Amino acid sequence: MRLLHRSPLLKRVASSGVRLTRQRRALIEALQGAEEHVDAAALLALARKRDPRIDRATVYRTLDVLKRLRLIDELDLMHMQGEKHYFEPRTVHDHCHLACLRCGSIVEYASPAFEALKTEIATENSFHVEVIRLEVGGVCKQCRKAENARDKRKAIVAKLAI
Amino acid sequence: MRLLHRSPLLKRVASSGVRLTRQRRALIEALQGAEEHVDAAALLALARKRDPRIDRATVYRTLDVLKRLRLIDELDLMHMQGEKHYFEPRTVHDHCHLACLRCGSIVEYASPAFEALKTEIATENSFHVEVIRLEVGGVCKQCRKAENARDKRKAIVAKLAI
DNA sequence: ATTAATGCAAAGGATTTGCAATACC
DNA sequence: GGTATTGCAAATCCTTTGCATTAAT
Repeated sequence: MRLLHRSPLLKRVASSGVRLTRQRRALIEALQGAEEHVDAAALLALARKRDPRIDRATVYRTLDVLKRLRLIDELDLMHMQGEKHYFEPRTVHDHCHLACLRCGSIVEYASPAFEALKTEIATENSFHVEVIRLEVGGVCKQCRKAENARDKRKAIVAKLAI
Repeated sequence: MRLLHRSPLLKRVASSGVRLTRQRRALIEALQGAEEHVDAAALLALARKRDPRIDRATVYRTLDVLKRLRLIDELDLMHMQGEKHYFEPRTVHDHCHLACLRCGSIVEYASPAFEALKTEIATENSFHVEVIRLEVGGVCKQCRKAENARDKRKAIVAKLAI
């Protein structure tokens, strides 16, 4: 996540017309400083480390503002834990999220093919794309390795048991 | 939606090991007969037309079973109305959903490029894809036309006002 | 006959809202 | 100073759960 280019939000919010309040500052900085994708509750906790006087409602309202300004993206990450939504600052290039249904890890993946598909979708359907979200659920490299190893052990045991 | 190939669910459920109850039958038939994407509440309403004695809890439990059997896909449709989830029987080819943020219409779009991207994602990341969801929010053809027409009218009025 | 599946009613979790108080520009 | 924004608390929406009962295989 940290590897993808993300532009600083504060100035863009400031120049957007909405007021840059103490709370919004803390929330935006918390969002940009986050090591992983955060949901509303997690973001609130992070922001409160910077400024304790923030209410839950403000989090949702701020996320809504940022969404409308197209400065953040909203994700579901295949609803791996409950029905939360996750957020991240927008990146220069759209990317997809690979959510491992075994271990819960998230891998971000950007490719020219994705950008090309986006263009194709727009032209083929005369559709003006504002937001695009590609989420994938499956089994990550590490978990596949682990499962393969386990299967192999089982096969050997089975063979010995004959 | 009706144009994409979808396979009949009933037999596949029957042969899966789970019990094919009166309620599940009604829910599955309702889901397959639906003219558009349905959320849990809408599905319940449709199913009750076939058999009134179905409870909300059964809807959620059945959707969960169908999901786990990989017979249906879950969508968010960019959360256009609340936080509902929408469902549809799985199709042979994965497809994306273009949700118009103006009029709420949904267009389904399948393309070889999408299938190719799916393969690329899997190989490039050594990731085993189980579910994939590509959702797009924006402005549909009709709404773009309408907006263009409106803009043009405005431009003419502005010119006259000089 | 077993045991999965259901209905009911209540709980749960995430998000939203009304309104008076506050603080940004 | 005027108005957007906030905190608080209650409400709303969607979904899940415990448990006694029913029905599929």
